[in-house]
Amino acid sequence: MQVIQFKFDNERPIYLQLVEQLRVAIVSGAYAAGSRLPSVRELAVMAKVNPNTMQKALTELESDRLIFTERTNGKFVTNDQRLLDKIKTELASDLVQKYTSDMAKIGITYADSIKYLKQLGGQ
Amino acid sequence: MQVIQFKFDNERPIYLQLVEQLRVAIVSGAYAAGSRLPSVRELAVMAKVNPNTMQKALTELESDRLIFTERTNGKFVTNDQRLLDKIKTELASDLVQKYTSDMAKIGITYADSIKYLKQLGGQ
Amino acid sequence: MQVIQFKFDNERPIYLQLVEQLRVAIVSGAYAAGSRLPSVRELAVMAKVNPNTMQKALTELESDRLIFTERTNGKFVTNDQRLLDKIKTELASDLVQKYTSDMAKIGITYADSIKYLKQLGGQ
Amino acid sequence: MQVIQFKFDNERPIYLQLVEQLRVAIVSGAYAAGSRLPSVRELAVMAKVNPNTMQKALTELESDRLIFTERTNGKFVTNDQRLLDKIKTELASDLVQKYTSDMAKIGITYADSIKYLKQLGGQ
DNA sequence: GTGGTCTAGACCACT
DNA sequence: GTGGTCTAGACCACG
Repeated sequence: MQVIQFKFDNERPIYLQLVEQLRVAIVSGAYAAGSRLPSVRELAVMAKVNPNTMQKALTELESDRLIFTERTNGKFVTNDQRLLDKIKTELASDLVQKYTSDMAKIGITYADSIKYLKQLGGQ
Repeated sequence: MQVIQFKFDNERPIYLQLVEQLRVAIVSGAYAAGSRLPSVRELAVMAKVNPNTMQKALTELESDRLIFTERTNGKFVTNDQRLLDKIKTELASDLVQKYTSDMAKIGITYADSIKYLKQLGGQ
Repeated sequence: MQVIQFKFDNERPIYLQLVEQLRVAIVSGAYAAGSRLPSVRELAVMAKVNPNTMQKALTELESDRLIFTERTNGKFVTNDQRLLDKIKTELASDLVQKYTSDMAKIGITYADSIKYLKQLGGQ
Repeated sequence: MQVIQFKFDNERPIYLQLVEQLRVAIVSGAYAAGSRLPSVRELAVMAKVNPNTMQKALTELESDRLIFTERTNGKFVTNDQRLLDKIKTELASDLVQKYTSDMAKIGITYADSIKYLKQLGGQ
């Protein structure tokens, strides 16, 4: 069973942070396409949250079709690779936005933010 | 007087978060090189923190030479453009680290993180 | 032997629900006019109810003349086609009432409920 | 405050039945477009369910955009008349399906189900 | 064992 | 007062 380290801040609802972190785990392949997730109760223990809170997060992911449920059997990561790629691109887009936005805040243009990435990232 | 929006989370000491946000304000030019900062009390009001907390943050910035104090006259942003550039580069480096690290978490390589930046940032 | 799927809710007496579902089976021709019904015990097994409960339902149908008993031989569906048609019309009337009533609940007039039936039913 | 009579069976989750009945109330205009709904707590009292259960139902309706929330002010029916019409047509379609399906069960064709509606509905 | 539902009760931020 | 979140604990169906 793939164990994940969950971390939370007190700013936003825990269940939303669970959604985000689970989404990353799925998109990154830590929970592979088609594989069975740990049970709701196990995930709740890992994250040190109430099972209901974890359930709420998983319901969100299911409404996005990222996971699906087999009754009495467990929850599984989708097999829809196109969906996984789509979500991955969305997450990447969010990170790019955050990066360019934060760079802009310290007065670095988009063009320069590319230069910095090429220079500093090579360390 | 240049007004800044301060925001905090409850995870880390407030004064450290003040240091970070003031550093960004200085490096970005919101508080220009050589200009006079608002008074400690004014800054404390802006940030809705105790003046002592703001004082501690400013002391921290002063020990980095980012600001200096003129007795009875106030605190000023450094005129040392090389220092400002150095700090700016450090901050940029942190953001690059964060960006590549987050991209890696969702399974995107350094090389691809450059491609994404070029593609998505151009939107 | 014609097998029927019985389904119950816990709101109303089981025997009444049996009556309804058997009446439908007869009127629809699933149990044809003049044909022999499965034995009470067989019907009870199908419906997963106590034979006494099934017996009570059949007595009800018999008082409506929809079925009749041949001593030692079993129970048979009536041959009275006019009666079958009458019951069928009654059931149809109930369904019409339910349909128009439900449509009214969502704010659709009788006239419009006809239009909807013509439009949507043609799908 | 518009009071609604809620009724439940034990077959399906209460929150889903709440969703259905609230949807009908909205589409029918019992809760008019743009109007404020009773508070979650009031609705919970009306339906004799736990506030959390009502909250869950309302969350479903909100994800369908049928209602929206104004923080600290309450929940409101959407103003999107096109959406309301769309949902209304969906509900009508379901009722048509149910009607024709039930009529078919008692051996009445689609064409005859129209005749019955015209004859019997005129009562 | 699995997921799903429901209740009771608490606490929060916001106005 | 409003909606929203979270926990604890219980019970259910399913296999």
